[in-house]
Amino acid sequence: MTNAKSPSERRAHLVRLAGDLFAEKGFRATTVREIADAAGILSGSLYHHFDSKESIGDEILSAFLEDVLAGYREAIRETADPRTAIEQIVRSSTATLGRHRAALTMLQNDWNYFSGQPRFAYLRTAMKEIEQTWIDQLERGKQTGQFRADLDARLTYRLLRDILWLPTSWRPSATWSTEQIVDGLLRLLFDGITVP
Amino acid sequence: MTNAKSPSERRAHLVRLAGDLFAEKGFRATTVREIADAAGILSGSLYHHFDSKESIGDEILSAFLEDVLAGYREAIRETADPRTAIEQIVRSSTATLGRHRAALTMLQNDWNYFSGQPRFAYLRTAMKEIEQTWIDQLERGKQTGQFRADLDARLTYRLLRDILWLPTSWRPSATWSTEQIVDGLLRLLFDGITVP
Amino acid sequence: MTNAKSPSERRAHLVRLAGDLFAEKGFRATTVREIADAAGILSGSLYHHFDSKESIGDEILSAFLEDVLAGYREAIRETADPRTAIEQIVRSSTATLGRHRAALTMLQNDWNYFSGQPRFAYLRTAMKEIEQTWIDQLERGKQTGQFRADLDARLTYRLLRDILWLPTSWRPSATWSTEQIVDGLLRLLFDGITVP
Amino acid sequence: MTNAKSPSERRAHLVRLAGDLFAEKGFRATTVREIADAAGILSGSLYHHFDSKESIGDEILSAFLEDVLAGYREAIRETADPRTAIEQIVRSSTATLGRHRAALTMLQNDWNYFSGQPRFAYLRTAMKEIEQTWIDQLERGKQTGQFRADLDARLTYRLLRDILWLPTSWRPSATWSTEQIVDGLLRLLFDGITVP
DNA sequence: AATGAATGAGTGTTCATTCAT
DNA sequence: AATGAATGAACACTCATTCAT
Repeated sequence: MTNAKSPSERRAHLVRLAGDLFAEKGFRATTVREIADAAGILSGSLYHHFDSKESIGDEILSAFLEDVLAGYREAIRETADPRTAIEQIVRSSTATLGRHRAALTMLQNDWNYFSGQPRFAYLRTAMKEIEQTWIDQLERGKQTGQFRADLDARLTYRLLRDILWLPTSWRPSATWSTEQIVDGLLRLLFDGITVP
Repeated sequence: MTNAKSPSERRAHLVRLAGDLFAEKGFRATTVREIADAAGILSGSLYHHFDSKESIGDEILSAFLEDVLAGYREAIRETADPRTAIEQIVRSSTATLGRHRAALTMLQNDWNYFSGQPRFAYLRTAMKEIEQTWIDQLERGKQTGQFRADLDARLTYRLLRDILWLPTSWRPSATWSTEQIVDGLLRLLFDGITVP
Repeated sequence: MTNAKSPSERRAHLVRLAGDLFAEKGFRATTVREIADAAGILSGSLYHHFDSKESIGDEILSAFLEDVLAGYREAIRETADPRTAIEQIVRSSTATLGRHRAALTMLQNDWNYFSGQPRFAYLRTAMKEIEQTWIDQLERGKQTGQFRADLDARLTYRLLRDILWLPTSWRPSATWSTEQIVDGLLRLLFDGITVP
Repeated sequence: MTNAKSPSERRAHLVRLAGDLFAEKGFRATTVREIADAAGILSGSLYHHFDSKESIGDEILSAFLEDVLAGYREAIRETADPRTAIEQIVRSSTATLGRHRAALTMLQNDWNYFSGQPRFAYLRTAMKEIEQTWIDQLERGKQTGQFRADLDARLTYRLLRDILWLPTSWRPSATWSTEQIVDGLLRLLFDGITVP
């Protein structure tokens, strides 16, 4: 009668519903009642599947960061050329971010909230690895003579990172395809806007 | 011991205190009790000076945007050269953003919240003017041959804007002076990271 | 010990409790905490059943007016004789008002508050229908020669209406039965106090 | 420079302003801030003239009841004829009520609030005297054969009293003059609406 | 006679969470 | 797996009142 799904499928479905709402209005601004409404159940019933709202957030966020880091690690493992590595990082980020739109907006809207809690300590850890990867590649590029010698790697990273995390940018639209966005970004990053 | 201040000074002081808290933890995440605590008064007493929490936010946000727009308008009024105009915009933004750190984090954390309310309609208006200014200058630069002809002005703006609005970047630190940050950014913007 | 009731019974019970308090001290003067106390729960728990204090008032008031208007409509549908119609209106009002004591005091104490809100616009609408019904019957009685020709229908209605809405009068007491009250009122209305 | 008024004039002016607001929105629903605003001063400054909001209400209410009772006493002192006495009571009430519109609405909206407080005990006392006066005259009229013998004096009073206290009725309008209202009421009271 | 700042108790409301059924 | 009812702490806000200046 009811199309019986496996328990974990039901659970995954709820996480996805919650993620959509988190993406739309932020983690804190989304109430468990809204999540439950979207699922067609009562708010209390959610606690049969999760022991807290934060545990839903945890699930979304940790899956996202594992995915991101996997992309970064693969990018630097596959190639010795820093320019190619950075290009690969950017391209892998595009794909990853497209898959985890909810996680991204959650981090942007409520970074302070999450990063302050012990439970989400892995957020800071992951961000450090991401930063270090960028700095490493930028420094190596300076040594190979591919990147400008006067580049401050850390400063450049800070200036660049957020461009990568703009959720709107990463949603292919009627105006720009994903490819166009990535190419535009890489062109900007490597060559700037000035005619040489 | 009580240093008598002018009537409006007290009010301005409270706005500053509130702004610091908003910057630190977001507008919504900051309670009026926390603001009152910071001022050493009771929460209800705040309403002697403001008629709502939102009106404090309004004061901070509108002051910020007026300041930003003034900088943009002056930048394009003073010069006909698009490259110089953009450089001027970036430099004025640096100064403005340094003066309005609270407003910036408020917008980043709670953009959805504010932009959805009629009271804050001016936020969207201002953002449109900012976007248009960037696109205008980028297009003009393409026509003068200063910028690459294949530049998608709108896409480039979207990619660039947020780099300008990173509050962390704009706080001069022990590591980087404001000058260094601006120069690094302009270098990146105009020339990219690659050795020509 | 807990007598299991149907879901909506609980809700109806709360409405009744709230109505008693509203009748006793007025709608505005009654706090949601008092209602909750009367129900033996916490104030916040009321919001599981209602989405606002006003929605409780709405429920009470609209039920009352529907009942009143039903009585009026039936009275004028059943009879063509204006004197009988008015007598029927008075008798039906007696019954209705006895069933809705809370609504009546709410309207008397907080008419200004309610009638000013769009949500309660139906209050004014209903009052207009009530007034029109009275005026119609009084005018018809003048034409049939049953009522004095010099009667100002509108003025008479205004003078009469509130006599019908006195909650104290409509509570049968040790002193007077409901029948006595209605008869007294009708006698007064039709014949005055003077010996003919 | 400033047109200096006597202290008591200023005070009386404030009482009048407050009374207007009380009449418009009820005693409890009117805030001291609103009174102060109407007077062009700050709310705290009112406490230079009155020691509480209730003391303003007290002033208005006690003046009203003294006036009402004076009218009643004079009416029964001047004449031995109960019908004339009642007519005189009604006529004097009209005048009095016109002069104390604020007091009347205050009593109607917030009777429960006032009558429950020891400070306003005189309200109940005065109402008792009013009731007794009506009953006395009605009984005497029955004995003289002027009023119907089957009249329940107490019930009739209850049914009549509120008709006298309708503030809207007592404000002469474009539609009805004060005279018309009084005459209409007396006609209704003595003769009813039926053609003899 | 008035200001400007503050108090403190209270208001309606929200929301993550719990739990017996 | 879900319901329906409730909790309890917090929230933004109100308002009569006080008081030093």
